[in-house]
Amino acid sequence: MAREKKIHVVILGLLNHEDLTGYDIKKRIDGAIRFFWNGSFGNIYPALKELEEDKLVKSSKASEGAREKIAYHITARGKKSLENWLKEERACNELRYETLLKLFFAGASDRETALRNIELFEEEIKQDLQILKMHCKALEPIKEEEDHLYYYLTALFGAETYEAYLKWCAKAKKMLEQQSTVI
Amino acid sequence: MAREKKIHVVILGLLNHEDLTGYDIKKRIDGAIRFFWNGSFGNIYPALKELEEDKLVKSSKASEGAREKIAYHITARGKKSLENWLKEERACNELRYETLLKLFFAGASDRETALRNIELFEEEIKQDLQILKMHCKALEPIKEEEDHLYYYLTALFGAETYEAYLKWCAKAKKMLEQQSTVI
DNA sequence: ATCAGCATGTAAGGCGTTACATGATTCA
DNA sequence: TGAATCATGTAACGCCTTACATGCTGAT
Repeated sequence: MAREKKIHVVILGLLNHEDLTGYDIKKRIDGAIRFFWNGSFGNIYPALKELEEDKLVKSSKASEGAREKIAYHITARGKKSLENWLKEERACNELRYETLLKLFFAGASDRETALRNIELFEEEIKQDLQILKMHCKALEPIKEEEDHLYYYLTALFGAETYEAYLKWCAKAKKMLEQQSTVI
Repeated sequence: MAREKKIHVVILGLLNHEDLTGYDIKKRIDGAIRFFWNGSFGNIYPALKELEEDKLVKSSKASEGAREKIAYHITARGKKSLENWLKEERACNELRYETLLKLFFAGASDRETALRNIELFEEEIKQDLQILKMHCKALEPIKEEEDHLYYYLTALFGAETYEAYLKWCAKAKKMLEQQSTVI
């Protein structure tokens, strides 16, 4: 496990379920995973090469006609590496919300600006919450497939925290509006 | 506004309130701000130099005896730059939770591992929640100072979302335990 | 025909972290 | 006197994003 880029485990996790091309991997990440992890072509393709060098995945030409297409398959070594990561008892959980930074320093401008920034945040969250709720609904019949439960729980995490965000937005707006009429 | 490192606005925001040394800035960030933004000496000190080159801050030797100490003061240009950033109608809000990644791919290992990872997350959140609640309490009398309200709202954001996390943890653990006895 | 989407990749740069290097001061 | 904390900084590296470069395919 010389290399420990986080994108490596994302790829291994996806390949553990099914064979995929780099392009497919990007699409999967842009689907449900994007709410808690990102990936770009610029790091997926190099990562796939590194994983193959380390024999954690194996490529096979799956070209259709003249269009080149490379599907990747996880190896036994790759599965072991994935499991080792899962069993590591530490996780790096990071949140970087520029909106909160702007709120923290809002004293450098006026109340309207602070309010506006909260409203912008609220709109974004509302939209994403709809998507997350759809994910939840789609995954709710969880009895059949093992993995479904896990997918459902991550979507539920998103939906519930986003709902908490919205409640906070309402409260924050109220407080800012009250204060601005009082002063 | 040629350079747009995010640490720049953090520094400007802090200096807008009071003059500080690089070391002080680090301490401030490690206090309340760390819940939504990070900073390290390795990027604070170079950033201060860049900000001074751009005339957004001004340094002054504030050494006590032989110990060197450089305090920074925000300039009018710096204040304007900070305000421009606050008024920009876009914000980059990013969440990267390795715990969720592990849960999403938990199918590659066993239920106990999935449960364990949730428990570890829960413990961490519980500890931080206590700190956030203390911040909230300390900031609650918000009438006097303008900035207090903003500090309070960011702490409240943290406290409320962390409480939502804990509720989700309880629910997720229950579901995982139920399923493992059924199967 | 042309445009969106499929498909793979490279190059440059941004932004950050960690570890290292140095030395003063304060307190037990 | 030794450890913790104050205080500033550099170097190396990690990891990711953005932009670029290329070409095929399917639908309108």
